[in-house]
Amino acid sequence: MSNPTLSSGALEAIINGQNFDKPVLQVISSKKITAQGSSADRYRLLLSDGEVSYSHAMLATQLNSLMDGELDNLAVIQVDKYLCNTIQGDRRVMILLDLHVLQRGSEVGQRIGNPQQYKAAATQGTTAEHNSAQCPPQMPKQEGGGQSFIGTVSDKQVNNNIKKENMNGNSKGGYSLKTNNSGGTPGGTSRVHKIDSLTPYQNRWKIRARVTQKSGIRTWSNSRGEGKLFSVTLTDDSAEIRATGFNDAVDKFYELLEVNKVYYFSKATLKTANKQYTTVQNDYEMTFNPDTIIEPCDDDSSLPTMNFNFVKINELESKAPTSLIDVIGVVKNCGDVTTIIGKQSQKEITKRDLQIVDQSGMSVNLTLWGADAQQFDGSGHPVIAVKGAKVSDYGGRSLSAMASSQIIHNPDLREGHMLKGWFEHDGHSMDFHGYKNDGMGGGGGGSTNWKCFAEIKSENIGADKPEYFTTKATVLFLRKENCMYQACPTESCNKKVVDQGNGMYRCEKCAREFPNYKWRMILSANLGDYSDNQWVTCFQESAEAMLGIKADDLGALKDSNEQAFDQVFTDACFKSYIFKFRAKVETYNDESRLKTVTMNASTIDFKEQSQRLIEEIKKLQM
DNA sequence: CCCCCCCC
Repeated sequence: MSNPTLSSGALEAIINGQNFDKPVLQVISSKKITAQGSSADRYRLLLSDGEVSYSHAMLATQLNSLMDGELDNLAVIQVDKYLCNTIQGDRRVMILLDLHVLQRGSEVGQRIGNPQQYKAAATQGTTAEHNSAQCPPQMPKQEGGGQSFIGTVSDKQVNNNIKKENMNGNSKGGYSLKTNNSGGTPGGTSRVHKIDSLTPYQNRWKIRARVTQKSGIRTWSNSRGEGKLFSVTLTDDSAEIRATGFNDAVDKFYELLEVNKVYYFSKATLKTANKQYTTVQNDYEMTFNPDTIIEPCDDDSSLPTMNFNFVKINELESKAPTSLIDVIGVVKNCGDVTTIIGKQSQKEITKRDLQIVDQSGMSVNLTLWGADAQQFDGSGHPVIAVKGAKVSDYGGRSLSAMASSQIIHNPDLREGHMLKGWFEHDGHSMDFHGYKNDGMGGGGGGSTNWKCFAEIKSENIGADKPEYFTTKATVLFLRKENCMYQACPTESCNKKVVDQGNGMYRCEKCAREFPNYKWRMILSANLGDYSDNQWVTCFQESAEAMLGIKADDLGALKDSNEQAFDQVFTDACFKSYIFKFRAKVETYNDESRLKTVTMNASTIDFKEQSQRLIEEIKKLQM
């Protein structure tokens, strides 16, 4: 009986990224790979097309049963579906997704032809280099700039790329690949949807997207359970979306998904995104579920890379504390790595403070933590871009890089090149205004948003985003009814407790009963400045400052000495403070009103205020 | 289903 004819030339074509429909190949040998931390075995095959042999071929796990006997050494197979994935920059791995055996090795009995080992050098100059970990991310092309700054992916990103081991023996986790379409083209030919078309109300879709951000694996444990998760940001030319994998999905997809690589995604769950936790611009986010299919795809350089929405340093004042933002700046000062002791954990924490500046003429402190702090190289005033930095009101405004933040050193972005050029020409010799007390000598103040009550009422302020403003105002009236409540004694929990009537107090949030509680305040106050009056809400710290008494002490008076309790409120009236407010239009039952919350009430430094007023008067004279 | 990044 004659042997089947092999598809000579097929392997070279496939390795070079070309499509070869249903190649007929011979399996010269196979090797079982010990998969650490993975339930599934993986098989690596030495394939031949009669001309060349190629050892970087893997059998998709769902075909493992073929190895029970049908797919023996020297078998001739027809590969009905495959794809070719690039690892380590230039190495191409062929993954056999679907195949059938044309003739068993025991019948073939010999090598067909005289295949020579495929020379890896022949892959140079192909599309393979798109995915190199050494390459900068494919940022939008620089326009018209003559200077060439090499963009460098942050260490975090590089680590994500090089975590993928080469395939010499113990590829961990492996690719979890499934076939879901009938096309013979790698990745399928069925219609690809755009990310901006995805909604939770749609069940059949498939996107092609670049992984532009990837978190580490994190574990959690709370009253609702425990587990592990990771998240990625997926980007195509229409939009970006965040996707999260929990527990099994971590095992299945974490290793597969590499930063800057392109994949097909389908059959994941879509839900409404909580924008509080991300700067990814999408109303929805994706959760990987047991049906989710992720297939590597040849890079498509038309897909954009990371999407930033940079906030200028002088605009940070308008951003709410704890919100996440994207920022880019020149590292003017790079602090040393220091350690502190965490309040809760009592563990040593590594940090590094950077002072970053931009063309706005302002500087802000940016704190890096842990490995980000240790690895950061601040020499030569690099540009740093951070996607998803947390805004803090410490020192006026400051920034903190989160574990989920993506930190990019000298990003190959237009904004980055412009900043670098600006700093070398002008910025290096400029004096920068810091947010107050930014601790790095940036100069003082100048960034306070002074506004009076009449202005915030008239200017349509807080309609779409909160307005932070400062005014000098006087306490006109305090509503003492229901101004305080019994709260959960847990340090980080301020939830109201329910008196069980037996000496115990139950916190629903913590799902626990406590023998004690702490007093928390929500004080409604009517304040007046020179222009108008305004009802505002004062929480714990500002209420304590205005009343001149700690909430727990006031709570004790409430139960023991009503007259003294009332006197606290009487005494607190007609005192003036410098108030910081957050004002936002909120709508209840079709009725909109400007909700104003006191962020801070501080005693007046009359010398400072007088100087400020003198400056204001001078401005009027000009 | 997470949503935590600490300190001054």
